[in-house]
Amino acid sequence: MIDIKYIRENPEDVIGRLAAKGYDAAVDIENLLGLDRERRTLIGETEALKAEQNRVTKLIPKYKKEGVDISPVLKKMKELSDSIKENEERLREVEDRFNSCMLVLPNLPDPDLLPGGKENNQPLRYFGKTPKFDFEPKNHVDLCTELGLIDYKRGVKLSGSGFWIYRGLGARLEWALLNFFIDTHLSRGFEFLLVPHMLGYECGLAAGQFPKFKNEVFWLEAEGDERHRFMLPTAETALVSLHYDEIIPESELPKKYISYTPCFRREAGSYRATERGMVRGHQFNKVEMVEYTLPEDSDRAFEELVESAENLVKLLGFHFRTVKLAAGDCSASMARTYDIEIYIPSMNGYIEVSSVSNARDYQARRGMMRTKRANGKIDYVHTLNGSGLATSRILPAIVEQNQNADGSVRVPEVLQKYLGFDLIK
RNA sequence: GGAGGAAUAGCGAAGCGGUCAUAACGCGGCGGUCUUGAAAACCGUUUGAGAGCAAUCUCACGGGGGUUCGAAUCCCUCUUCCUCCGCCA
Repeated sequence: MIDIKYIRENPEDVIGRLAAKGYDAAVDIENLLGLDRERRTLIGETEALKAEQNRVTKLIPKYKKEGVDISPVLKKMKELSDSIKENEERLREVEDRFNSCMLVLPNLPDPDLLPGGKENNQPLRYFGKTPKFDFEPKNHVDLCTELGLIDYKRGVKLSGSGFWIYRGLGARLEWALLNFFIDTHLSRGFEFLLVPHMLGYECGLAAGQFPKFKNEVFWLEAEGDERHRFMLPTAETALVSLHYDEIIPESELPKKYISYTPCFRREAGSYRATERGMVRGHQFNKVEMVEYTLPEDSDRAFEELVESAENLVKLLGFHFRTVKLAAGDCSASMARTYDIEIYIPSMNGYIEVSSVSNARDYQARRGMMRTKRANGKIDYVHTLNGSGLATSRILPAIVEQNQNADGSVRVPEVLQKYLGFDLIK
C-alpha cells in the first residue's frame, strides 16, 4: 500500500511514477482522493456524535441516583444512537471502497528506474564466459530424459501438464542443489525456516499478491472449512507474513530468513519450444530469502541480497548476468528489482533464475509490520525478498552448460561433496 | 468426531451492564535515588490505530455481528488454545 498522506500531498508524482510502470492511475487517484475526503468528513461527523453519546451516557447513572425522570433523555439518546449507526454504515461502505482502491494500487517504482517494460531492462554486469561447444549441444529436455534425471511423462500421468518427476541422479542433483543453497545462506547469517505450504488469505494480501493474483494460485476447498487456504506460490508469501501485525524492536532488525518450499503456480505454461521442460511448471522447488530492515538500511540490504544470489550462481560456475529491471517489468508490489539471468545454450539466451526486490514499506503497510525505535517512535519496516535460488531453471542450466560430447554431464565442483561423484552419465 | 473450559497491555492476572480501560494488582523493561560497583529497597515511567493546524476527540478486552440510552461484562457466530473421551498414520 502507498501512504495515503503521500498520495494526498503529491498526486501528480504518484501518477507520474505509476505511469513509468505502465499503470494509468489518473482516474484511480482522483477517485481515491474523493473517497478519502468523503471518508474523513464522515469520520469527523461520526466521532462528534460518539463524543456526545459518551458524554451523556456517563450522566445517566447520576440522573438515576438523583431520581430525575430520564425518559426524555433516553429518547434523545436512542435517536443519537440510531444516527450513529446510520453514519457508521455509510462510513463502512465508503471505507470498503477506499480500501479496495488502495489495495490495487501498485507500489511506486524507485525514481532511478527507466520507465517502460522489458525492452528497457539494463544489464549491469556479466559473469563468466559463454560456453562454447565443438559439437551440437542438446537441450535439457533431451539430456534429462536420456540420462534418466527427469521423468516428464509420468509426471504428467500423475498430475497433468506442468508436472514432472525427479528420479535417481536427477532427484539427488536437485536435493544437492537445495542443500548447497541452504548451507551457503546459513554461512551468511540467515535463519532457516520450514513453513506451511498452505496459507490463509491474509498472507497473500500482506505480500501484495492478492487481490490481483487471486486466480494464479491453487485454492483448497474442504467441506465445512471456513478458512480460505491456498498452496503457496513462493515462500515469500509465508516469510513476508511472518511478522503480520507485529511491532519488532529496532534492536532485532534486520531479520534475515530463508525457507525452502515447493512453489505452486497456476500460470499456464508456455508451449513455446524455448520454454519446454522444467522452465515453467505448476510446481517447482525454491529457496527464498526474505529480509526485514529499518527503512534507512534497505538499500544496503538490497545490494547484499543481490550479491547473495549472484554468489550462488557464481559458485556453480555459470555464465550469467545481472539485470536492473525497468519500472514496468518490476512486479506490482516492488519498488525495484534486479534479475539474475543465466545463459541457456538451447535457447541461445538468458533466462531469469533469481529476482531480488525491495518492496520498501509497501508490504509492511499492508501487513501492519512495524518497528519501534529506541526513542519510542514507530515506523513501518522495509521488506526485501529474493530467490536464492529456484532449481527448476538451474538444473536445466547445469545439464546444458556442462554437457559433454558423449551426452554426459559434469557436476559443478561445489555440488560434488553432496553427491560423491563428478560426472552424470 | 463428542463433551466441557478459556482468550484482557511484553508476560501473569483482576474486573462479569454505567461510578476500575486515564486497564487494578504482580512480574518484566526503561529512567532515577542509594552504593566503590552490583543486588535489595524506594520513587517515577512503560499498548497501539485513526481524525484534527492544534486544543482535543474517537476506536481497540481473540475476529465478526446482535441486544441496550450505555457491553470486557448479555446473545449469536467464527478462529485459536487447554482438559477429558473417541478415532487414526
